[in-house]
Amino acid sequence: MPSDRNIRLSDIAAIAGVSLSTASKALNGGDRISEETRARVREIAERLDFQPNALARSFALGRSRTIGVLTYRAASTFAGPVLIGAVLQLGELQQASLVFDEDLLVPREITNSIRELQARRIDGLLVVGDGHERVSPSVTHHFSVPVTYAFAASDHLDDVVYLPDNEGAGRRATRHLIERGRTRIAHITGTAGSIAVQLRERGMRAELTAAGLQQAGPTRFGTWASDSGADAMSALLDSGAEIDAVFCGNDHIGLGVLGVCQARGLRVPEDVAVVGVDNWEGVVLDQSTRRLTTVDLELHRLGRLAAADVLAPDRTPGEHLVPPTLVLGPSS
Amino acid sequence: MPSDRNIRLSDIAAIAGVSLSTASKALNGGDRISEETRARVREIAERLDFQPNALARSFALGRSRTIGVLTYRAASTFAGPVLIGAVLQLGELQQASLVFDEDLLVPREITNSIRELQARRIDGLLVVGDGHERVSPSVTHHFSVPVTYAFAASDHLDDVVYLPDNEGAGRRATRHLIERGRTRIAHITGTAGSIAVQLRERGMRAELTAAGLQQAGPTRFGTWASDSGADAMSALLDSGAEIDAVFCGNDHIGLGVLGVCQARGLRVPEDVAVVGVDNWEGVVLDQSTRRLTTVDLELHRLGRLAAADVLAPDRTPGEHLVPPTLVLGPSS
DNA sequence: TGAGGCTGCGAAAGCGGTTTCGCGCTGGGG
DNA sequence: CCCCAGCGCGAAACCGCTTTCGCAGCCTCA
Repeated sequence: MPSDRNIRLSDIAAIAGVSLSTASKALNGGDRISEETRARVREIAERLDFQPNALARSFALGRSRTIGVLTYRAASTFAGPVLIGAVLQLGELQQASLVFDEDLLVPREITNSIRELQARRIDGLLVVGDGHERVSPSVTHHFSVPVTYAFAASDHLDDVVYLPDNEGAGRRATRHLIERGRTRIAHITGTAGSIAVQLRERGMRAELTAAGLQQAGPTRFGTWASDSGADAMSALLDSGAEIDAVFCGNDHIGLGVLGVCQARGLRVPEDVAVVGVDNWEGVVLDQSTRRLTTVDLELHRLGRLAAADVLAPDRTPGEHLVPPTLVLGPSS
Repeated sequence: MPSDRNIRLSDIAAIAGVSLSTASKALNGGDRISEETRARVREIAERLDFQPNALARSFALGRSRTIGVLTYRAASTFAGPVLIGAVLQLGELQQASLVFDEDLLVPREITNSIRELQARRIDGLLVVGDGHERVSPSVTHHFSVPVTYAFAASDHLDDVVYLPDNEGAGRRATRHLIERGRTRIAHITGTAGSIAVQLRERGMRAELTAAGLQQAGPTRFGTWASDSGADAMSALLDSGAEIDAVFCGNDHIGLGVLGVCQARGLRVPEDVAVVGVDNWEGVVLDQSTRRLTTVDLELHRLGRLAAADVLAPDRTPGEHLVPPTLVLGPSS
């Protein structure tokens, strides 16, 4: 049962025998008030479980304690975790989220969503992309509040952007394999056009070069499915390439590669070590059944960081890369 | 660039040469106003792109246009989609979401989250569970606004609850196999204690009974991982059971079963048809690489329905089961 | 012709806080 | 002893919209 009627600040003031303004200052830590009075008011507020009406407060202060969230295909596999991380972080910061899912890639006028966000006097805006396409045109200039982009760059260089560190993922995986003593590392990945693929490849090459190694055979592109990974692995082995490790574009490919190894009697990780990307097993399985070492892009964390950034006092323009983490499994 | 200063209703009123109250009535469709005046005011508001200050409006009306969302492990695999569906639906209904992730399973006092939700004068509350545990104790009585439970029952029978129809999922899968002419259908699933498992099993049995069939062999329990499914399938075949179809507790198990079929030279779906649950491939893959027929529990939709329910004028207490959908794949 | 009802509009009181600013009181220094 | 600075407090304005209710004017009908 919620309390009969909500307690107002005026009730507290009356009981404490002070004015409204004094009571307000007492609770909000204003100056020009004695410690005794402050303590007395606070004690009474505490005792009555006083909760100031957030609506009145927002109205008076002109701050809504609401962050607008503009998403693009938020229900998709990768954008989903970013959005979840964001709304959870916003909740922890006592901010409501006003989420609108839109097509962020078309040139647009001021949409109804943007108008609604403005009318609601949001305190900041978080734009969550789909991880692939650049948000264009940037929506920043429609707002006078901080705007942060998560999981997608915008077409405006001064925007604050949070992205997974795909190059770092390539480096991390490769470094791990090198540390495990591997010297003939192959690369099987997804669609060649993907920017993520290109960045991971660059990271892999950088790390190989730093170690004075050559990639084992050319990078094999395909789809992101395990069948594609299996096919590529079979072709790779059939070509007679000598390999002792494979860096895979994602975990599905990795599992496909694992299947081929098993079928051909190659021991994992003794003969061939395998590393994937996405930590897909971590999402769905308990750790005891993990089969793959993988690089986790930390999408939840990405969402949280970007959300916190919107409210941060010191924001720095440009791209912020979220470091991936290596998740060890039995495949390396 | 956001407009210099926001237009107020008083500006509109001044330009239209009417009072504030008249302008308000004109825009909000109040009665006691002539059509000419209404049209004139509206025309001016339109022309100036007037957006009433939502903060002031909320304050005056005492409605926040914010729905509280209490989640439990929102970042988990299954609760995530429910939460995403919910916040997207709320956005479409122009409602902000105030999300707090908490442990909903412990007996609790009024937590800070609940206090904050009350202070914010939320218009309704959505409780998102983890799909397994019953929310206990029910939080309904802490609020004077509508409370809806999604993806978890509460311990209070009058609460409004939205759940996936696990029994329906078992029935749907089984009916599909029967329609495909299968008569010796086995069941391989996850942990025996799970309520979802029990319900799906019940659905399967109901459909078998209705068709005058017997289940092929006893239900085999295990974990939710593909290895477990593969082991169970091997054991099943080794036991000499004659089967022409398998209903699998989830898609991982299904994929494990598929692997065994392939290894043993069983043709799918000619010799053995396989159906899973969760539509895991749909989440992560494009349809061209789908391998499994599956039953989708429609968790996004569950979240959307529950969210819409919070704001619905006519709410009916009790459990609402969200019908699953069959997603056809090459395995049946 | 006068009473009464109906229509269209506006003045004003709210919603519940925050914040400015003025005033009385006290104490210390000249 | 008087003056003034500074401290503590409260009156009142303000945030922008909604809603009640009274009033003026007009129409209708007896």
